Amino acid sequence: MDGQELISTPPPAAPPPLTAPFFFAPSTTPSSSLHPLPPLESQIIPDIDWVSLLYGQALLLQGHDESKPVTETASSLMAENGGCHQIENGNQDKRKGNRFKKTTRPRFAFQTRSADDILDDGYRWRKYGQKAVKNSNYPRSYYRCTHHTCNVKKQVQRLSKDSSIVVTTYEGVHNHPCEKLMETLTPLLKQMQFLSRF
DNA sequence: CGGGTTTGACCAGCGC
DNA sequence: GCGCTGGTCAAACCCG
Repeated sequence: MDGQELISTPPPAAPPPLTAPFFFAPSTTPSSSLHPLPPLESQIIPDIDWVSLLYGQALLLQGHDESKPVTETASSLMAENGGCHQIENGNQDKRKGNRFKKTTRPRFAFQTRSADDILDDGYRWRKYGQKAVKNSNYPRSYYRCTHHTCNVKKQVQRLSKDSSIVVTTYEGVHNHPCEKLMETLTPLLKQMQFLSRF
């Protein structure tokens, strides 16, 4: 996410927020500021759900209103920039037959201020379409996650009101880890945990 | 050559 | 029923 400023609503296609997202291993001695941590290797929990974790963090950092569904933000964002019906229900991508069949897939939208249309969220995306949308000077781009078993999609569009703002709408939840995120975070976490011992 | 992008065509939903 | 619109497909193309 280089040079991209998150200016509203939660980040991508992620599961519901955790109640207590936490970057560090909790102390076994609460009264002490120095955490007696086990060896580093055992602290890097291999099967941790980083996406959920980060998602929860983001919600906390942004003071997300728990009473409002994130999809509410998504619909308002899309509505003000060309419209997007059926924000709660995703579309089934079948060319014929049950295309547009209503299914319940979570959708999240957020804005970033960036010169780049593509928000580097750590996942790999393949563009499968681009359309000019009504009431917008900028086209909407359609992307699909390239992971075989993952059918998460996202739409990217610039705000016609403010061309520096990119609205990204995620549809669905990734069913695989974010490799790039893990690559980036693992050394960072090791370093942080190392420093927290002093 | 494989993977990603572009782009015109197609199709379904919706409003009138 | 018809036209408009958004979402997707898929062939052609591009690039490393």
